[in-house]
Amino acid sequence: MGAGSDGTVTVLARGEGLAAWRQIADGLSADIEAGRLAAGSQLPTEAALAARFGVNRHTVRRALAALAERGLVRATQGRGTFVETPRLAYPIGRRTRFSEIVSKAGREAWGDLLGAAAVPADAATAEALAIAPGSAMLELQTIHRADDTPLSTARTCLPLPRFDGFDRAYAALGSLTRAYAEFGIADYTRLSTRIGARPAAADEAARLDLAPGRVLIVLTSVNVDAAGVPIQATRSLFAADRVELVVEG
Amino acid sequence: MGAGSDGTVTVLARGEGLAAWRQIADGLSADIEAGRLAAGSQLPTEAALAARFGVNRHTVRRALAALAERGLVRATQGRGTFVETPRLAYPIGRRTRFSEIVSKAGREAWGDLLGAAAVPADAATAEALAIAPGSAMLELQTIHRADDTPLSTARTCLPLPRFDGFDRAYAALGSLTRAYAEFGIADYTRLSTRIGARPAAADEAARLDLAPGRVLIVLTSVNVDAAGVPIQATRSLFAADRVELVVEG
DNA sequence: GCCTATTTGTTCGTATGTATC
DNA sequence: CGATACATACGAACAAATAGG
Repeated sequence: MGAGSDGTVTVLARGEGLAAWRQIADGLSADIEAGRLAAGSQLPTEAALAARFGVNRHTVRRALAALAERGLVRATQGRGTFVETPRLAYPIGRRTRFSEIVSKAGREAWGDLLGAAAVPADAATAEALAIAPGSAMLELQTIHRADDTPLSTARTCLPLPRFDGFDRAYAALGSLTRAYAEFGIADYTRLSTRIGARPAAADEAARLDLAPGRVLIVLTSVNVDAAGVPIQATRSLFAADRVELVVEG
Repeated sequence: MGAGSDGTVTVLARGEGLAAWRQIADGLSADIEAGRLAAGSQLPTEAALAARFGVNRHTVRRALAALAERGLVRATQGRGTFVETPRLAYPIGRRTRFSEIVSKAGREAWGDLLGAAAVPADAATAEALAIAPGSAMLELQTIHRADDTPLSTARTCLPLPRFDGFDRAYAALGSLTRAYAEFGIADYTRLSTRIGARPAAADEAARLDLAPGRVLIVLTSVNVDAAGVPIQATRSLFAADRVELVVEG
């Protein structure tokens, strides 16, 4: 659609059943996907875009709203509208390691422990972990970032006599894989995975630095050790704007 | 936890470190999972629950918020709070057949053809199908229901000289598997799968009989025939309120 | 169309117990 | 020990959406 910062007016097809805002959105979206508008860069102001396309600023706003809904751009009052970084491809399968995935994408990974507590197991988690309902388990709240951008937050439950002190190991090492190594578990695999999606609650949005109501991908999974014994039940919440799951064949 | 519509007060354990709202949430959640509160049925009003448990309405609201966050109930202002129907578990893996999945869940499956057209392949789809960009492909718009409730809508692209007339076969048979059989393809497998999520646009919401802005799971996949040749590239949009994807091990 | 009753959603204020510094 | 912060719980009132007449 061209850079068009030289005062030229990009002509739209008017009166042919294609709404102006949709043409503008499609054009900008193509610019983003083709890399003509770089990730992280600032879009021209709404006023500038309105001038370029010869439309009212309201029409530009409608187009930008459509892009924001698709997660392509993010607008901040007083600052401007910026191109979102492309979604990180997050492979899920029998062997998934957050730290490996992110570093392979050339970003730095870190998991922060938000909180940990010993709690009685609810029915669903108890069944997943193959323990008696009500028996003790360790519940961890974590958040996972790539280059300081939060990608996901998770609630992880581990059976308790076995993993007493796991929270301290995790807090120090910042990675499940490394914390498991401290407990003598060199390898573990994913037993089951379920995927859903829903809007973020206010507190979840705050944790992930998202606008409230933005979409979360909910990934519920159970991991087992080499002997097939369940060692963790996790519910991860991914910011759908920043992550795309890839199922390994 | 008992039906308790007879004016009796269900006693909670107070002052023992277990928050009242959590006890209420756990009790209702158990009632739902045990079927004592049927899917689709209306919960007692907040005021009634507050009376039953002998707590303030705020405490009940806190418990209901926890259930809503887990997707167990949905509250609508002015109507009431209702038990959500469980989401259909939709397995994805190398061999996924919509018709088989739904009938196994005891529901009747049907796919309707909304439209079909021969179009030149865009760059992304051409790469997925391993054909030259711009060469002809058949684009199908379909919608998939279980017991008349729309679960997903899909855009499926097939390479064209090979699958000329596929749209008529699909319209008559209502199933990809059966239509492929007409073209001599007895077996096919999934090559790649990517999963994202975003709010539904107005037209997508209308097709799926959803409120606009409700969440969609976007599943992009490529299927290959027994020889490993790509035979279809599909982008499916699932109503996240009605479906949960299950990754097969 | 209007009106009313019902029900959830939101926002004040107040008080109490429980950690933590 | 006090001071502080936080979660929990209660009370009252009003706003907003829905359903039925």
